[in-house]
Amino acid sequence: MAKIKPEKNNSKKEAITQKAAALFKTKGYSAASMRELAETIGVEAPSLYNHIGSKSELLQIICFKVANAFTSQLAAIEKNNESILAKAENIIRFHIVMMLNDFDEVYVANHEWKHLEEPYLSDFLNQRRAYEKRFVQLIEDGIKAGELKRSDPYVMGLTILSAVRGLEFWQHHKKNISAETLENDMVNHLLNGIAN
Amino acid sequence: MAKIKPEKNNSKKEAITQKAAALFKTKGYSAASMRELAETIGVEAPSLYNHIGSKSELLQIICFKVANAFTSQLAAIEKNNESILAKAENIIRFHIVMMLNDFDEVYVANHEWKHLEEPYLSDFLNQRRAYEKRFVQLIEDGIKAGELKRSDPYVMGLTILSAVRGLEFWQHHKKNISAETLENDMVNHLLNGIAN
DNA sequence: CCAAAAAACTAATAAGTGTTAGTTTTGTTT
DNA sequence: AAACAAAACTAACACTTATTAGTTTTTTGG
Repeated sequence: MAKIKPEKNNSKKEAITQKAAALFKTKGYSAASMRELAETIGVEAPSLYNHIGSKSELLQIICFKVANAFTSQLAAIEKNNESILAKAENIIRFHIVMMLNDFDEVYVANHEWKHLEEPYLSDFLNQRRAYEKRFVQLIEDGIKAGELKRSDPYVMGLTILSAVRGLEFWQHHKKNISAETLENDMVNHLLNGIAN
Repeated sequence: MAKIKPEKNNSKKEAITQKAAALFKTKGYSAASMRELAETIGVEAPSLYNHIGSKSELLQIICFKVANAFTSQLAAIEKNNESILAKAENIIRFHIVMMLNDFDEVYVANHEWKHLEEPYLSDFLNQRRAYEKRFVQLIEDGIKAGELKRSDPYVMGLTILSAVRGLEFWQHHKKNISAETLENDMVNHLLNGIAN
């Protein structure tokens, strides 16, 4: 019978997780059924349980894969010996790249995390809050160093994070605008504004 | 027995819709059950159907109430005889005000629209696309008029819309930062940047 | 205060949910 | 080719879902 193809992945679990991310993205976690997920893979629903523990485990894997990617990248950037402005730019660019390359997973982590079960839900939110805090701290340092304008650092930080998060709307318009233009123009907008 | 209170609203249907918005926001549309909604109102689930047509009708009402509010406000601003920079600022401020005043409904319209049934789904998306287009057009005009920097107008427009959309993250931090500070700092950031 | 309308209730239905048990098929190793 | 492990299958269970039908209670208006 039909067999789950590992494609470019090494394990079948990863293949399932990837399909799950795509399905959770389009239908939402709650509205996505295991039978539907199985069908996209070419298998009956119970067969999935030879490879995964539960539906919610799939969500956990997706959410924490994304969260860990952002957290570890932030740590790497923090260690660099660059100006704070350069660090902020690097972070923004990383968000953009992640959104373009791992869209399904990032989208699910951003939209469906609320369906995580405890204690994963709390862990996820703590990790995200910590990320925001470190990013805001970076901006605060930038203000003290005179690299950034004097304004509420929280507003600045969250505005930037919100803006890059909104890149999910771009999936449709991808063709019209190159990733490079998008990246450069957005970074420039968020750092230098648009008013003449 | 318990009675559905119209509270400040005139009709009971509006009271139900408002509670539904709050529930859909916290649990998500699919995961929110009619029994749960009924409980928050103090009534049995089937009783709701004396006032509403279906669960999905509630979602329609919420989504289009929000969409129409934004669309009509945009039309009003377009008619004004102001500079384009002032118009853009007004639009940003309106988004911020809507987010602070009608948080539940705006949140649901932004997050749960995908569960709309046809033809409402298509209608909603068309309306939103039209809104974006008109906003981007405004920015394009601003560039031609020399009021705004020369950059991709689509990137500028969507960056702004994404940033204000992200105000939903602020619900938690409301206490620490006044709405006025938030509004002014965000407008300033999006128009003038943050780099020194 | 009684009749009509509005809105609550209980009971039930048909469909769909994630998941388990038990069995058969497939793939691999000796 | 025989044996063993991996992974598919079918059947089923225990719940939950939105919604309808039919009935009783509550509210309204003359």
